[in-house]
Amino acid sequence: MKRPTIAEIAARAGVSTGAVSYALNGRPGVSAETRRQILEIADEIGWRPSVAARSLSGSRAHSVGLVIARPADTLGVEPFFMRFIAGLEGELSRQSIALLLQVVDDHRAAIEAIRLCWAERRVDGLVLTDLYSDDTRIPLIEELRIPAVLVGGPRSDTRTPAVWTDDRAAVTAAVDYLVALGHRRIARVAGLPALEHTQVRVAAFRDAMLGHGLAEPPVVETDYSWEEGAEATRTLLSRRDRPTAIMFDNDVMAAAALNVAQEMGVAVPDDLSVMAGDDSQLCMLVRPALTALARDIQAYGRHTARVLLQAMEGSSPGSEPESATRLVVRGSTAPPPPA
Amino acid sequence: MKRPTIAEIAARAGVSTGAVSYALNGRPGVSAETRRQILEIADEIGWRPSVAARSLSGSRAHSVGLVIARPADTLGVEPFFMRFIAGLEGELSRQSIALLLQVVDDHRAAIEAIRLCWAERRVDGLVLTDLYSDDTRIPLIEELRIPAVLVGGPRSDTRTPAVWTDDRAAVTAAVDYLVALGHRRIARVAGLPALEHTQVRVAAFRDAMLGHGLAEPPVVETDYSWEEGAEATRTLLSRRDRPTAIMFDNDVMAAAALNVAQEMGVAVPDDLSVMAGDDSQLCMLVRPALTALARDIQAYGRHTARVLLQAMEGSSPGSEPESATRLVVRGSTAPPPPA
DNA sequence: GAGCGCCTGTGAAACGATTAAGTGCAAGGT
DNA sequence: ACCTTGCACTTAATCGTTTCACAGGCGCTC
Repeated sequence: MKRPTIAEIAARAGVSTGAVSYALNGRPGVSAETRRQILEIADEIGWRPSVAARSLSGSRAHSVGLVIARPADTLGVEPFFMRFIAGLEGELSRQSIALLLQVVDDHRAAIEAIRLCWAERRVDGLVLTDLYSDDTRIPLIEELRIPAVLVGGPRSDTRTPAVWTDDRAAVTAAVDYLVALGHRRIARVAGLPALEHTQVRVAAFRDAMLGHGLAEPPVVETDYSWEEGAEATRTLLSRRDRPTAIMFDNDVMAAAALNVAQEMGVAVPDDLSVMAGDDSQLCMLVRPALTALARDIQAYGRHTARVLLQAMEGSSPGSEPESATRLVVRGSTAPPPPA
Repeated sequence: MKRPTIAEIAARAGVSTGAVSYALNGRPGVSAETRRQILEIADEIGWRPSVAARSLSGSRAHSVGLVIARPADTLGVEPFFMRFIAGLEGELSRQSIALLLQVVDDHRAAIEAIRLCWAERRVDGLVLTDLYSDDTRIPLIEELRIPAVLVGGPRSDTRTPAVWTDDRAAVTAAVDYLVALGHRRIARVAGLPALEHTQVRVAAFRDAMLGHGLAEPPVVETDYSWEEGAEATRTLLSRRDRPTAIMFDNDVMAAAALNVAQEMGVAVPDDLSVMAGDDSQLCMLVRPALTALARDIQAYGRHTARVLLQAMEGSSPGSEPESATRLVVRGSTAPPPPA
């Protein structure tokens, strides 16, 4: 019942533990015949290296950390994380690297969690998500020289590698589509203004609108919640120059908007087009089904893992954007009503 | 820039590493004055124990594993896991225990993942979810003597501790409510039949219906997906003795049912009452909002962590149910139409 | 056949913490 | 004066693996 060690293999094979180590790690220093025999014994007694011993010796923890800083009740809503984690983990497990997950309440706790798991040498690298425009985690990981990947970059203020989706292109394409349908008054309900990607998207939205020769469009900032999404929609639909289309920064707020429109007697999509900034089953379950910006989140996670692994090996991988976001058109968008 | 070790503390304090270890772990063997000084130095240079060294010496990994076996695309849908994990992790981190997350495709891969992370001594215990009625993971963890907690138990076939919500009571209460409203023909759209809790809920449903002197009710089994939920609803609404109420095993299928009802010209809640088996924001975002069985999933996760920690300490904690599920009544349920 | 290099393998020191066993010293009892 | 007891610490083994330095032995060359 006791765990087998290389010492046991060595004893059985009649060689030293050093030889066993070389054989098991595929390094030179043992003959083919001895190697074969050692591998056979290892397999027979079901030997697996102890990560603890290996970490201690090789000073690598064989795991990476993901610290999620969000109030727990908003976490369940986001289909993003579970899919992202699935992709991440799938890629990591092929290298026998474990994923250490931490869920904390706020930014300060996240900083603490990073400090701690690094000091304890629990992780070899970190995945950083939900980047703020002036994010104190970045100087921290640079100071401690923690290999990391920024999800949502790229940023000019660091050499840490990043992965990101091309939000600018996605938002621009979405605006182009709505304008092509005939919309002229388009509003945006954005997410947390402190997040880097919110700013990118808002800027892209403004630029696209102005690029079409349209006026400075209304933008409302929210915390991504259902409640604030509904509130923002009410505000926008109460304006004298009521928009004929609204783009939301996620799917939950877009779904909330459908209810507000109904409550205010605004028909979707006849009087108002609604576009969701994330795609999930929710978009298909509400009526009308929501037109949305969809991306392959699992692939995004896999890509993130690959970049992090490279960073951990010391190379500084180039930061390239993930494959483009697609516009999935469903029932919530249509040409605007005739003026 | 190098990581501080107890040897460094020992050198600075002018004592041996053994003394430092005693001082830092609050054990007797050092004077109050020396202890104070050692703690001060440790704090000053930012010392943290290396988990690797500690694990190797103490033969404890200081982390627990959660292996989720689900096709990745269905994962994002479930708000359950992220909330559960948030609760779990919150409780574990208080004891400086990390959560190792693994996402695999199927049961076989889960077995492999468990074997591996245990053989590598990566974890001290495991959380097992999505229990099947004849689950091969249970004999496995018993054979390997892995401390574990079963989420969804209790079971007669093992002494492994379990946490669970009282599904029987919840389903019974829900049926009682619908019957009190006047419903006589109630159907159930269940989840994966192989899962233990599906069977418990279906049995409770049958018993409750028969207990009210009603006929054997229709039950349709599904895979929890939106598509199969819609399909099941279509089948049920096409029966000659069309039910006046349907209980779904999750929220996604209930939401899908709203669309099917609309498509078939069945009014909710006037002609049909719909009840969701899980509560999430989805229930509030669809129209009519869904009446649902709600539970505090984060608390469930916290409780799970506490039971697992006890099991890891060698005590065999009693298996008690989590606090009761609440029936949250919204707009999708009403008295049945007059016969 | 001496010297050289290569191949296969050994021995032992690391890695950083925990911990059982041992040591020295002072106080206290007889 | 001698023994006991307890405290405050040290010493060294231990956990399992990696890896460096080194040792034989063998074949090859000059």
